[in-house]
Amino acid sequence: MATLSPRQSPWSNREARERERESKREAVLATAVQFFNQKGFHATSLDDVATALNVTKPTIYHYFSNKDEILFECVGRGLSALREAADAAAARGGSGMDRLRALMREYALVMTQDFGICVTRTADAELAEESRLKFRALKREIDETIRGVVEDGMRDGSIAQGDARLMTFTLSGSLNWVARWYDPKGPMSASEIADGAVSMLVNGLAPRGEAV
Amino acid sequence: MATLSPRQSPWSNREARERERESKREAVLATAVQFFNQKGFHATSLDDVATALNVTKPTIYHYFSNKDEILFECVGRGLSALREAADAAAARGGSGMDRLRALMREYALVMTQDFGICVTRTADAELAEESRLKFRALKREIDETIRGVVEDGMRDGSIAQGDARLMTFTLSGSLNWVARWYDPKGPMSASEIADGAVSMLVNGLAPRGEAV
DNA sequence: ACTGTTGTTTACTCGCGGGTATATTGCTTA
DNA sequence: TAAGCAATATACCCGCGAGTAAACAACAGT
Repeated sequence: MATLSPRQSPWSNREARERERESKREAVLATAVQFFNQKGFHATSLDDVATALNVTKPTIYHYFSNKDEILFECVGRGLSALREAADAAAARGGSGMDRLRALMREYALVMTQDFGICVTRTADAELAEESRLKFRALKREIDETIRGVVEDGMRDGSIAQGDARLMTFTLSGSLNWVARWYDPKGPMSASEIADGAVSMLVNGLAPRGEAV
Repeated sequence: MATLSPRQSPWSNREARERERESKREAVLATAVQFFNQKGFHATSLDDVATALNVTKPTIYHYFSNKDEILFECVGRGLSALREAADAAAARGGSGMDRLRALMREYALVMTQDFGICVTRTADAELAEESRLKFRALKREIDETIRGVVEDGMRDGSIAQGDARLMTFTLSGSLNWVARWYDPKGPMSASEIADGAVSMLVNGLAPRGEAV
């Protein structure tokens, strides 16, 4: 029989503190990823990030053990978003092409967001050995999911025959590249870009109706 | 009347020295670009480059005034190659689509070479202010050439109607991405990759013969 | 042979930035 | 009210790497 907590609260103070800690951690990541995307990882100092958050560097080290961990959590969040997009699309119904379309659209949308952009901007040489291996493995998994959908589409006839590996690289190149040129203040919304890129990749540059 | 040079040579020693100097400069760039592509610009020290060339750092400073200049000359060489590919294709005969096909193929091939790879791998934040502006301007010029060909093709009916800007970004994304995954020891030759990527971009993922 | 120039070295400076040791404040819990 | 922990700060350390000063070697031209 525990003594009653002084404050009437559905959560203990301990849980509240943990949530607080978690939200501060997120704030560090959110700030850091913007610096990384804008100035690059190496050109960003933790003093930059700390200053932007109105704290000092040791505070950041209270939440993260080193700079590499911060970068890895940033790309990790981006990869999770991509992974969810890929898995959700792969698992839904419809032809291979239907699923690939959905996948590409969601993928492109992630590429307009900070953590998604970070995935593409981060060269794996920037990560420490251990993180680098994980990073590569996660990217490969996503690629394999995409390739699987492409292969399904080739089997059911909804996608043109060809080298699935090359096709996957080619389409993911277009989508990843969105992270390099998308500008929230530009003329196209993220959604327009996603739809436009998907339709170009699906239909090709050649006008439909002509054999090529 | 100049006294005769001691050695019978079609070139003066002076010219020979200048050629020598030029070839050493190239050797520095060739070595540096490989480090940059493999480890990233910031992670590469000039000591790395010097050691690989069996010289010491000050020797490099005898040929270049700083690290930024080296990077800029590397991307400059890549951009020149891309520019030549784009200009040659834009100037030749044939429909917009014919020219775009040729352009994309050459562009992809450059992306399998060290200096081309460096263009894609280099985030412009890594360059110093002045070089960065030139870098951006050069990239934009190439983009505009490509977009011009795309627009020609839309006008003459050989390329499907659409947003030329978005199309250009989408196709150049695929081609730039080659620099990220191409492996000389991989299963496909540069030429096969170029042809394959072009044909996928031209024909689209959807099988031809079906309206979409 | 003498002088200047080119190429290269050894040995250095110096600042930046990742990371830490330690103190301080304040809240929590007994 | 004492003990302990969480959160933050101040004040450091230290290594790495860009860039330099100065000497030296080799050679060219006179």
